[in-house]
Amino acid sequence: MASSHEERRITLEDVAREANVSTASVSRVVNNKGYVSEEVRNRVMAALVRTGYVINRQARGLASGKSQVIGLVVPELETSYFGEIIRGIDEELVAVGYDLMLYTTHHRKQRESAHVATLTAGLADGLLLVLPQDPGAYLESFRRRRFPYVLIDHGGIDETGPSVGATNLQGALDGTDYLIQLGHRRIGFITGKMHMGCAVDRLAGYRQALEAAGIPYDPELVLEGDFHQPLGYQQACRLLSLSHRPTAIFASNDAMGFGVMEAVRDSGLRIGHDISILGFDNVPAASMVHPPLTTVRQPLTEMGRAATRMLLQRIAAPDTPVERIDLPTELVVRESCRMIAGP
Amino acid sequence: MASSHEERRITLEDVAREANVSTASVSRVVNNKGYVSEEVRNRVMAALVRTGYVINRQARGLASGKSQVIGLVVPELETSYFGEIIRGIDEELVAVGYDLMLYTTHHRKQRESAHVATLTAGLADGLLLVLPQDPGAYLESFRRRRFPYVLIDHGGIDETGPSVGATNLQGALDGTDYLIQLGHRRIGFITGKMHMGCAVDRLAGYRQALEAAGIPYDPELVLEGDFHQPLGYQQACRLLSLSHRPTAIFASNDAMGFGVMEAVRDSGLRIGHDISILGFDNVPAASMVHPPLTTVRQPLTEMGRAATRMLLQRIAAPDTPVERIDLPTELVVRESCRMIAGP
DNA sequence: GTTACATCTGCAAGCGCTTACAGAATGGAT
DNA sequence: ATCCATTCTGTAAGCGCTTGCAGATGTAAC
Repeated sequence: MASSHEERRITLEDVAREANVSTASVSRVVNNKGYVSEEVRNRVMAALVRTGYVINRQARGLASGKSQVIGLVVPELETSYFGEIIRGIDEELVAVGYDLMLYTTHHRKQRESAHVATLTAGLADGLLLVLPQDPGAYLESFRRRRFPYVLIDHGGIDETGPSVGATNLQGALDGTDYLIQLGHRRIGFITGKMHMGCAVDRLAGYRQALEAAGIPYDPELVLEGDFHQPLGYQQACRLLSLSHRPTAIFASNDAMGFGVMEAVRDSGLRIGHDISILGFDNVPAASMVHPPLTTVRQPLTEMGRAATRMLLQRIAAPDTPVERIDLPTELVVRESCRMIAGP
Repeated sequence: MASSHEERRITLEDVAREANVSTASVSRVVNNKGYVSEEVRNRVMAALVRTGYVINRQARGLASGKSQVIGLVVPELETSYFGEIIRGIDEELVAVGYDLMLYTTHHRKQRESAHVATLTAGLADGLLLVLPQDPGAYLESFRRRRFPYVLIDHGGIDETGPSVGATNLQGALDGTDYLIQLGHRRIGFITGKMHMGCAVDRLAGYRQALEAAGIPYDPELVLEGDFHQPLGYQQACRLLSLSHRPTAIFASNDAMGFGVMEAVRDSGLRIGHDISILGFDNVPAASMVHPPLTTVRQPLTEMGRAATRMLLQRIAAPDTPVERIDLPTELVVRESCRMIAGP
């Protein structure tokens, strides 16, 4: 037995009737656009309050062609990496009254494309793509339809679209350089997933720093990782078992850095004293582990903010010239790296 | 100069024309409901593919009164706590083709209410509220309008609505009991924000365990925290400086537990050996710190999943009897707690 | 008193879809 | 041959909003 008081939705028409004006006028008041006399405005305002009207965004979206929603496509949410980016996005969006539609692809390309399709078909006014996996599939279509989008941490995948990233190469260069300053000459390096631009850039930074310091590149010291802790642990074990083992290990992200710490500890060596460890990202946990992990900070929240501002700008004016921003990384010195012990 | 090839959206009508049928038939094929002959179905399918039609969700939502969107309101995204819950939600939602609208309140009640208002006015078919701050403001209205919702980690705030939580009391009881088994009698306790139900429950669990073991409750050992690391650190310092200091400290969540670890280390004591430390939540970082933190796991992903299933059920049948589920917590023994050292 | 212009208001036509409803066609059962 | 049930298809009326347009009014300039 349904309750007798099934409340009907309050529509613009109800408000119009209540205020004794047309729906057009109510709409003008609600959106604060177009000519409305002081008198009518007051009557409508009162009616709005009295009826408790709440706009139906779907209807407005359909009628106006603008949804005030932006879509966000991320590969996952497990790491705080994404949480921090989203925080930046959210901060900007709230300020302008946009809403956020969240899609997680779990690294499956097909889902990425499917999500992108519905989103761009009227659901969202613009798209933010974090770490896109398969952008080729739709970027061309965006451009053709002039659909606003911005890539975050694109990693050089799309060379022509608007994007926000970090100075991964410079960050890795700075980090490696720091280790060199501390006297290290044999520096192990664990890469990220090499199909991702940021992983490639970080490796490049490492190599450039070595080269600049005149240290020969030793392929034995560079192992491929996947940005996850377990593989960081394994690869660190391999590095530690080298006959001429490294005195420092640079992990391409913090998660793998934690794996390295574990491996070093398991092998009976002291972190910092015997082996220096450097991470990348500066996730919150980096300051919680012991010893606190020295790392290269990536300004994730700022990246989210910058990308959102860029997107909003492009929604307002789709012909804004394409911008590509790389925000600066920053070395965060903690306690996992030390001057190399005497020879 | 706008490009000359501004592509127009493909609508149902375009497909209908292409397939030489009415829009009604196309709609029936697209939604796979109602009678359609094999022949028409094939023609439409072909036209669908040929035109590259993508449905406009706004229009469908407006026409059908169902948006296939569920709204998620969370206080923040900084901690992985929320990421894990969202993961569970996402898993369930993908399976049924629903989309997720994400709202972050940043702990501001007013924003919570505002978001809730738009969401329930046609934008979403149902709402998931995580750690709601001010549910009184709208729960009554939901019930009146029979709008589907489910609370996650409600903490006893809404005693009558559908909800999913964890056995916080039992978890804290188990944790405390474990410490008692290890021989600890003076157990410090740092609470969460006491206006939150889960914080209250955890404290209650602590007290019950003491009582059951016949250990008198010492208010000196119980300090109020806020679920964040810095205050965890401070309160731990206070506990450590007590004339008769505790041999174990139970922090109401892992973040504060990390603060406690820091404080213990700073005071020159050894974690585990001199002071046992117990956390709550089992966030990923708990296994990364050193020594790995013993903690009470909260099944966050499962909670997200359970809540979503419950919500979908209520959307399908709003009169489903109200369910209230508390998923079991589980003690995760690592290395931060040890048998008490000899007297 | 015209004219020109800005201000105001309502009418009504959509936006792209769903879904009664009605009518047509088909196939038994009688 | 008649009837009914079932399957199929199209017509058209919305869903709740925005917005172009036209008409009405007010005001300043001539």
